Amino acid sequence: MVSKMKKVYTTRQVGNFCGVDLTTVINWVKQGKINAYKTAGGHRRIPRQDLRNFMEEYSMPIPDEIRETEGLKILVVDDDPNILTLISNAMKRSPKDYKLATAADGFEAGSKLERFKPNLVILDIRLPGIDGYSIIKKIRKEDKGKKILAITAYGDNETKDKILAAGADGYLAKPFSIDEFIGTVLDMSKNI
Amino acid sequence: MVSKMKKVYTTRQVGNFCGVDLTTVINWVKQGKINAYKTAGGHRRIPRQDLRNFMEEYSMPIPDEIRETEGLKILVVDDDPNILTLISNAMKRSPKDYKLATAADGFEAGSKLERFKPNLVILDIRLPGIDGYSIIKKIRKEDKGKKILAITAYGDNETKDKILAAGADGYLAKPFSIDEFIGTVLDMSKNI
DNA sequence: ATCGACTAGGGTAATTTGGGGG
DNA sequence: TATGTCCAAATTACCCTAGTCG
Repeated sequence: MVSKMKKVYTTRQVGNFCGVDLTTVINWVKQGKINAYKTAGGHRRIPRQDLRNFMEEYSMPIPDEIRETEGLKILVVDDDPNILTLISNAMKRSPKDYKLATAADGFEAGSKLERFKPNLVILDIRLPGIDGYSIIKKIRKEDKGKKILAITAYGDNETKDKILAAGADGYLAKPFSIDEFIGTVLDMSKNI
Repeated sequence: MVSKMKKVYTTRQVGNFCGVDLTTVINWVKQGKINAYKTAGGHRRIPRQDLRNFMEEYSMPIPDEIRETEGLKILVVDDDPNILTLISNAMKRSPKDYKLATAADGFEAGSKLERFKPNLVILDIRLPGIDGYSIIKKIRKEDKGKKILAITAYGDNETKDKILAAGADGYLAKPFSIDEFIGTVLDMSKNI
């Protein structure tokens, strides 16, 4: 079933969402703060994803209409089958409806990120042959709305700082309990 | 072969792509801003290439569906900048029209494979942290139409066999000449 | 019979510019 | 003062509707 939801918005609609006048939205566009394109007649159009990125960046409350309402979609990037089963078992106990996909290496991670379009990415920061930090940065650069939860075997402060600096929304240090995990996931996905 | 047919769009479809009403699209056509032809019954049809030109001219975001070209699209997966420049220089001497994208690690490879949708993938079989054979297998499993050219530093028979067994359409052992490279690429892309 | 593109027109809304108040 | 935002006015791009036709 194809959603009939509107994909692009006019300046006035964006103004209403943000609580400002439409001319102010035009200024934001001119200053490059929010991405937009123009119709052949010169009217501005703001794609929903760009609006979302903008509102996310400026910490505005995001109305349901703007948010993709396809529900929680989790992509787990890890090559440890124990972690994968642990997570899928844990999520069965979660009260939220969700969809789950997994990726065992960098190639799959990049591929499924595009195909599955998750809104929560859980990734092991130290996968063999993968630079987890750079993946976080790349995801964050593309999409400010995606939540990123990093899993690390090392709970030291330096690692934590690097994770957050790269753009992750949170982290879990191994080993962690199922309750901890569910709590963190629910917390991160509460706006999804 | 799953090659896409040349496609044309109706005014409503173009309107959806551009975020405007179909009557506005009709106005654009009347003003000559976008090229279209009419059916015998007077209905407007906009060929994909014309739509593309129009959207490019007005800096509109172009959806994948319209961006897809029928020409040669090459994705080079390698982290060695020398190889990358060598390949892009070599392709400049190629008689064929083509588009080129590069990926330096597994994550980018997976991501660009989905976004760029190449019909020829050239990949270094021994990238650090990447199992080239498994990538070949995954590409082949998803899409039997894509051509895969493996590049290897080891020209021994065992390596060659493994490459072909994984599903690649050919290989080149380093070092290779530009002429060799062009010849191989042209041979592989002759049906594209 | 249904679906979708067409025309024509009046109504709505986005544009630019300039100016005022916080 | 400098800045970001709002407001007003004129212009025009765009939307919507009804009825026709493919």
